[in-house]
Amino acid sequence: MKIAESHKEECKSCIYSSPLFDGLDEEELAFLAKTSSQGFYRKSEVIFNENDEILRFCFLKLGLLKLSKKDEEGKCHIINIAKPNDCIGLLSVFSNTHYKYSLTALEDSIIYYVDLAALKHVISNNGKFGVKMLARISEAADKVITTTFEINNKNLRGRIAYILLDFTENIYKKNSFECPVSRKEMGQLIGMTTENVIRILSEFRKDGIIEITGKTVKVLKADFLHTLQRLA
Amino acid sequence: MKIAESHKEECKSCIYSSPLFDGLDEEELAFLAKTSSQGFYRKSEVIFNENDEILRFCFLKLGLLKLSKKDEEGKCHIINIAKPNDCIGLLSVFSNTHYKYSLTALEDSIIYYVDLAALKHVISNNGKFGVKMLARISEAADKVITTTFEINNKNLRGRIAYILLDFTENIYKKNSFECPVSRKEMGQLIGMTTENVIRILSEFRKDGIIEITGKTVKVLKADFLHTLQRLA
DNA sequence: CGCGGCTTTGATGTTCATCAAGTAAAGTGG
DNA sequence: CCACTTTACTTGATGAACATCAAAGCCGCG
Repeated sequence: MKIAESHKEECKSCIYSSPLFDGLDEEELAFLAKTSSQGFYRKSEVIFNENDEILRFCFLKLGLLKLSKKDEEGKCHIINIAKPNDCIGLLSVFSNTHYKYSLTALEDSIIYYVDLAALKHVISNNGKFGVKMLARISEAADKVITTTFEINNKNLRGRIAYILLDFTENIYKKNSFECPVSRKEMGQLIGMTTENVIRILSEFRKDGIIEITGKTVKVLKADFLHTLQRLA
Repeated sequence: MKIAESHKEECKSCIYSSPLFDGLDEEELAFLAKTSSQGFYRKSEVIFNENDEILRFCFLKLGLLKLSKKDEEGKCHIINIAKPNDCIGLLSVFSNTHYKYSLTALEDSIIYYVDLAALKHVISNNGKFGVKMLARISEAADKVITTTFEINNKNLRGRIAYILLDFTENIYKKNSFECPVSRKEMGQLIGMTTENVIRILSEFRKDGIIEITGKTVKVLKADFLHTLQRLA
């Protein structure tokens, strides 16, 4: 795992350098660092499962994650995708003893763990930092609520357009990317069947809107996707 | 407005008595009380609108509210219903300068306002209180995410069953209640057309599962609704 | 080499939105 | 207070969008 190895040395100082911990003094950082650790996960490895006990607060340094949840019938739904510095790991951390969601790596990823009790202790003694955390958690929640809302109001073509644009514009910031999710996962993410994901991707390919080569997806007509997304 | 009048005198002390402000000392409470105010809203009055500037933090003392949002086509969707002590007003308050949702009274309601800057100031100086606020916001966000998730995974009959059970079991805690939402609003809340809300309510009525008399809804066979809700 | 999961395409069926049309209720202005 | 207008409610008929089912090729993995 190349990525992980190359980061191993600098990792001791990661807590010190992360923007998440801006505003903490030396002593506070050292206190958190004492209880912190890191994990390296390969694509498709599970970081935590729904109903696991919450002992640590985790955040993503490098990679890509999916936050998912099973419905009553056991069918999996992807709630959101998290990229580095998204504070998706914050959801339900402060209000529950057990996770309500599962977290899985979509790409090789590096996760930082901080003991939750230690974090709470630091916040207790540093209210300004608490206000920042409030902003972070608020942002993470808004992101989940907003994307769910937007996806729900679109038809199938609009949903595929939305997710393709999300990958090119927000996640990878280039019009060609290695698709981190299978067709099945894409369906779980935007609430449609695998079959229809495939059908519509093929349609887009035939219409020259995208190009697919193995796992690589290239968006040729972003404007078109924007239009589709809007009126769907 | 009877309810409001009867509460007017005791309201000065409301900040002191609300569980939301547990753990604050006299001085802090007095500081917040200085910038706080209250509002009385009749059914269907707007508390704030999407895109309004966020200047105050608000919470519901008495009544019932709906949190809603317009989609690209201007169609309204209800994100959640808030009852007293739900901290729905917390969403996006700490991460945005403008509201992402609208808040409207479903019943005559009493709202407390606290100046947001003052609240942040108190949190800055009292981290323990900050941790409590983190729990509250986390809970509010989880509630929205969870209910949206659950509603999305049901068919129309299951959705109606879900919302009827939510009213009887969580909101009013009795099997007969004055329905606070119109058929149209019910549709906006659970993502279906007004026509289908009516059709399925009629069906439930004909099947003897519920009884409808004007605005009053009475659940006769809760077990049946539970079953419907599950396998839908 | 063979098994299971992922992918693809086509045919079929169901669920639900839309359209239409009419009644009841509630708010508005003279 | 009554005519008028608008908004809410209700039922039925139609069609479109989407899920489900089926079947076959593909790829990676033990």
